[in-house]
Parts: sequence; C-alpha cells; structure tokens
Amino acid sequence: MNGKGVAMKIATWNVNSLKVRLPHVLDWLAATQADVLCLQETKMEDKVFPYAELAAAGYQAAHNGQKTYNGVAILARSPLEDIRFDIPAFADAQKRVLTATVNGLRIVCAYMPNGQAVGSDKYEYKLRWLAALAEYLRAELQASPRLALLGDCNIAPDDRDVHDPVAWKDQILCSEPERAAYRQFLDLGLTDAFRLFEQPEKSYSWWDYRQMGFRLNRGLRIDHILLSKPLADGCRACVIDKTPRKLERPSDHAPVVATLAATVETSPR
DNA sequence: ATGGCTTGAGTGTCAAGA
Repeated sequence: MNGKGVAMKIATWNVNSLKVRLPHVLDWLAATQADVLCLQETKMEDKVFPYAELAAAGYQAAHNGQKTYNGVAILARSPLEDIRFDIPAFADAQKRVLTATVNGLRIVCAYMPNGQAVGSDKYEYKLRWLAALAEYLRAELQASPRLALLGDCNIAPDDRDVHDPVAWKDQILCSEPERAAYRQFLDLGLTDAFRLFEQPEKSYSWWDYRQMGFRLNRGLRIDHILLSKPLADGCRACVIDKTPRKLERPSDHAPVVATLAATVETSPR
C-alpha cells in the first residue's frame, strides 16, 4: 500500500562495486527519483557502506555486505521495516539476500549465484540456492501478499533474453535447470514485470565488458523485477534504463525500473 | 584460446564475474 497516493518507482541494479559506482548511483537517484532501489554486488563490508552520502540524497538504507564479493542493499525514501538478512533456512557465508518492508511493500533484494559453468560445484550450489530462495519466497508471500522480488537473477528466462541463443544454448545462465528454477518463482504467483508490456526486441540488462559487448548489444536479460499478483495488477511500466551503461567506468549491468500505480486507501481511519 | 575487461586484494598476479 502506498499511503501517499502517488505512483511508486522500484528498481534493481547490480552496481559491480558500490565504492566505484556510488557517483553513478547518486546521479541516477537524483535523475529518476526512484522510491526503492535494490543494489547487488556492493562488494563492501557494512562498516564502510555509504549511509551518510545516501542519507544526504534522501535515502535510508539497509545493507547485507561482506568484503570483496557479493553484498546487497535496499535504498528507500521511506522507512525500511521488518528487515531480514539472508535466507534463514539456508546456511550460506555469501551475502546475497536482504528483505525489508517499504510503504507496505515487501521488498526482496537478491543476488543469485552465477554458477560459473553447467555441472560445476558452483552450478550445484546455484541450483540448491535457487530452491532455497523459492521456499523462502513461498513463506514470505503467505505473510506478505504485496511482494516484489528484485535483483540480479543470473538467469535469462527465455531465448528472447539472449543475444545469441544458439551460442548460449544450455550454457550457464541459460540452461534448462536454471530456467526451471526461475519458473518456480513464477509458479509461486510472481510475474516478470518487464514482460507485462510490449518491449523493444533485443532488450538486455547485462553486457560483457569485453569485445565491445555493449556497443554491439551482445547482452543478456538477467536482472528482473518479479511482482506478486496485487502488484502486477497495479504495474504501469517496466523499463531497462541503459543510460548509466553509457557512462565512463560503468557497471556491466543496467538498472531495471518498475512503476506501480498508487493504490486507493481502503483501510478505515 | 581456461582468451578478450573489470574489480578487489595487495604490490604478484590471481579469483570471480556472466
């Protein structure tokens, strides 16, 4: 529920080091006025997270970080409530999940494992991790029907989401077991906000730094916003913002933004 | 081509990403 009676913009962005990308993040927040921004790959410990700089820009924040790798954060213009770290039932040293309630929306920020190569140990970890997240989401959805899962899912759900589906067939990020794990999220009642709308062909959210990947639009759509039914029904737009990918020293990922319509206040005063 | 960038760690050059 959005008590302000105005539309809400929620977004996700893998920044590939918040230390390096903080200027881009601050510029982007100022330009878009997003209400919620989920970050992945902050790659920093909580004690050096830039709370003060974000507060000066009008954003409260929660961070689940670690040195060097992983790390997720939720930034919001409204208070973050009921903050939960990690997947409680899945013991994991890697900091990949953070959940908070903002304006009555349950926000799950996730940095799903990369998996490295099909059949590798990291791939097995990825599949176990995805199954654990699905069970966590099932419980969260029961408690909070207005739920959004935002993050770097490291899965291209469909061949439309892959610049060269033949080359990527059955490769990491595109394999059938990964896509089946992604469909488990949909089976919970979540909807890919991006595909609620007509989109340009060859829309991607990540491009390799190498070999002019971005200029040649050799990308994958692996960053997603999944909405529970009440939120999907009120979703008015979802876009990938390629603007920051064109800057000097960009993240290899672009932000994805969903606009949710204001909801009518139904609760009595 | 276990390649091709980028980041972090740390001061060599590797691990990890996707």
